[in-house]
Amino acid sequence: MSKSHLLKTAEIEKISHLDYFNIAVSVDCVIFGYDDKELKVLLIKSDLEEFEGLYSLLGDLVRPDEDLDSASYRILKERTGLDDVYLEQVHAFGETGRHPSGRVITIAYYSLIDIKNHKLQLSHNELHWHSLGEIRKLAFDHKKILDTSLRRLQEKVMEDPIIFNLLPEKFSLRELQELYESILGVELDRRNFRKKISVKDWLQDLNEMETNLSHRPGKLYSVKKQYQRKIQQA
Amino acid sequence: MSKSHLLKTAEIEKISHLDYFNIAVSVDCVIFGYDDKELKVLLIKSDLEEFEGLYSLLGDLVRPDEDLDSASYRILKERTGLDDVYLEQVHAFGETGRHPSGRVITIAYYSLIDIKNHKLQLSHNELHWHSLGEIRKLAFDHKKILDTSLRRLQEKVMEDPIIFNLLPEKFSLRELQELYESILGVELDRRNFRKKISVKDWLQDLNEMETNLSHRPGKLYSVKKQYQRKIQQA
DNA sequence: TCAAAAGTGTTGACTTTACACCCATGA
DNA sequence: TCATGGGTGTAAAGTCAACACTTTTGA
Repeated sequence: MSKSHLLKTAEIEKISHLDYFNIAVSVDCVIFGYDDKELKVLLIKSDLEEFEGLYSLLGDLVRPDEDLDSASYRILKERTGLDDVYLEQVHAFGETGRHPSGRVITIAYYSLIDIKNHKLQLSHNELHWHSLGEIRKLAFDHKKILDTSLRRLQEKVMEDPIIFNLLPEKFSLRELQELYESILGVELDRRNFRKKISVKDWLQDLNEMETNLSHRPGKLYSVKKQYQRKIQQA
Repeated sequence: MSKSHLLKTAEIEKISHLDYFNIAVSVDCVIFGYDDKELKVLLIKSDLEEFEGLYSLLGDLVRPDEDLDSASYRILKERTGLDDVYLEQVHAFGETGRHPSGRVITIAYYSLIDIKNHKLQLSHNELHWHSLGEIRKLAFDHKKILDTSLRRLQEKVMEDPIIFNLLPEKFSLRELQELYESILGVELDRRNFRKKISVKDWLQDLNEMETNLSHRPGKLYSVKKQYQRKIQQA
């Protein structure tokens, strides 16, 4: 292969079990959730000794007969039981040294799910929600993957109505604003925020109010039907 | 693997020559150039019979011991002789059916090069510059890759000083504006364009003028030194 | 009646757009 | 002197940021 060329049928057959296939492909999911006024990410304890005590993202090898997108859906389904989730590809991470056991290229996805309304089976396997602010170090290059994914989420969140995947069906403007603040890491002015959101016309006024509060209740909204589809194509 | 888990050393060994490595990884480069007031892309005639007569992007399999970024540099170097180029990863394309000969996941990069000032060795291998407007169909899913890459370039080009990689060292504001127009596919107002560019403070006034024109010559500029680094990290 | 958060408009600063005339050059 | 594009400013519209008071509720 000193003179490179495109992959041809004949070549595929020649090299089928040679070096070029000694690269494994995995998918890693940055699963974001929002609870207790904090943005969280779902992590599992790493089972590699090299990363003893560290957490890692949820990932798995891609099967030879499944699309990348399908692989990320499968991981989400297996890990959280959820199959109606927002998922978006972020980046491919493929440095030679990134996996201690061999050459593994990973395609990172991020996902947005509503922690509260879907009761996850997190008990078995050491799967837990971690506040973003508290994460210092992760196994593999997963901290870098997490940082890249968060940046992508920040870029996207004012453009497209994807944030609602992190909230229950009904929410108040205050809850929505607090969520934006957690994601963007800034404080927003209430009046300006409401104006900005109202211009986007994403929200359906439910004519309902919050209940069980020790102060004046706010109106409840949901995202309009046409923006509810969670599954989006790459 | 009915219950998924992370890759462990033991597992890597177990499955080493099994199905999980029957996925090949390639890199495809969308090499943009600018000439004759048109945005172009470097394509090669596909050598697969399935794609008889179609062109495809430049790509190659990733070697087990090279980073993804290095693979894309290698392809560019081998194909164009250039080793000081701007390259950015765009997206991973991995649908099961995308390659007729087997499972190949590809990581797409786009690259910006100055057609005029680097004389490429394009004679051998059927490598040619194609105007973007004229490309209807490409081999594999390369049309989709091209479209995605162009969209990314469009998003990036007003934010960061990367456009200068497409121009010779010295250029006039008119040339720069025409290039922006080709990339964005819109017409720009001359006065407003100049204001916008001047605010960004990317340009060095060379105190030189265009020559050999049949009309009033414009001033020549170059990009400021601090924005000249072409190689950027992911 | 108090505490807590809901709800709501205006002003000034800044940014963006639209638009037209004179100038320098070579043919 | 003509054709071609170079170079420049202003006004109006729109967007963004800062900011304070009244209302509703439960305790």
